[in-house]
Amino acid sequence: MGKKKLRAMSPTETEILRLVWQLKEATVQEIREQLPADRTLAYNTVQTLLCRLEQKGYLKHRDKGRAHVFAPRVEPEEVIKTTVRDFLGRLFGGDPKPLVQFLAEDGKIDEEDIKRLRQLIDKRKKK
Amino acid sequence: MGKKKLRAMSPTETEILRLVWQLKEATVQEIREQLPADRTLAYNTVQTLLCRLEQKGYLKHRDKGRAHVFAPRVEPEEVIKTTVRDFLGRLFGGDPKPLVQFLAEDGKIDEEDIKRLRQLIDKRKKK
DNA sequence: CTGTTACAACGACAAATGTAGGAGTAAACG
DNA sequence: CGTTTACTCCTACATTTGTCGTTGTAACAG
Repeated sequence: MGKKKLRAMSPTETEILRLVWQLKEATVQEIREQLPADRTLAYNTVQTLLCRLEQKGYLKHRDKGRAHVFAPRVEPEEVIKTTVRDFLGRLFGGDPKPLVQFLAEDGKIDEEDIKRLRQLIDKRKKK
Repeated sequence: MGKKKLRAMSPTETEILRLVWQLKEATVQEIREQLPADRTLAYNTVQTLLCRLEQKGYLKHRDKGRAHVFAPRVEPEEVIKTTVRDFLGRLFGGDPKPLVQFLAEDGKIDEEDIKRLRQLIDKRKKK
């Protein structure tokens, strides 16, 4: 399987890639529209970002009429794994506990989440 | 209280700041020694990073003999909060659930953690 | 057909980032 | 003392990043 070595993404590129995942596939315009209200980027800026993402291997595109339709070339899971690990390494020396704890303290995790977590873990143990 | 607007840190700077927190205070050398084995940076490189962190307001330093001793000027919690939020925003559009789920699936969270989480949450609710 | 739109292609550019060399200097060694 | 050490300070520099402007062109409105 593809153990392809992808060049690292910049923060803004990450932001854009996420939107492409969300839309499955998208043109420059569509990405622009999908940007959060407090985040404006010129058409050209988005275009540049998408191109760079393609050069780095995260996206591919096909033509549809005069427009380019960009689509992911990598699974979110794949990218998320390395990105999160990287993040964990930098900010917490690789130990996830402080992160989880922070999420809980910050009210980002609720009972629901915990229930689902327990299930996940149980399932993992069974296997 | 200090709602000081700190300039953003680069990834490598984050890495270094974490080490300073860990050591409470440290000289360039001490930071270098604290670097993971697979991560070598020249003395000067570490120095530059520490200086930039100081310029950005994350560190201060005092002199001890001929050496500079750097120390944090910000609480980890403070920085972690904004950094995690930022990260969450970029990679998950701000929704922490996928992150938690990933951590669980990736085996980063175990029963212990869940127990502690539940306690945390219960406590939060009581308040 | 002609002016107006939408896009892509290409180029540009300042700032941030990662990484380090070299000069200068005070302290420690012999 | 003269030399080696151990640091700091200043400088540098190739890349990457964030952000666009300009130009050319195909499609569409009239």
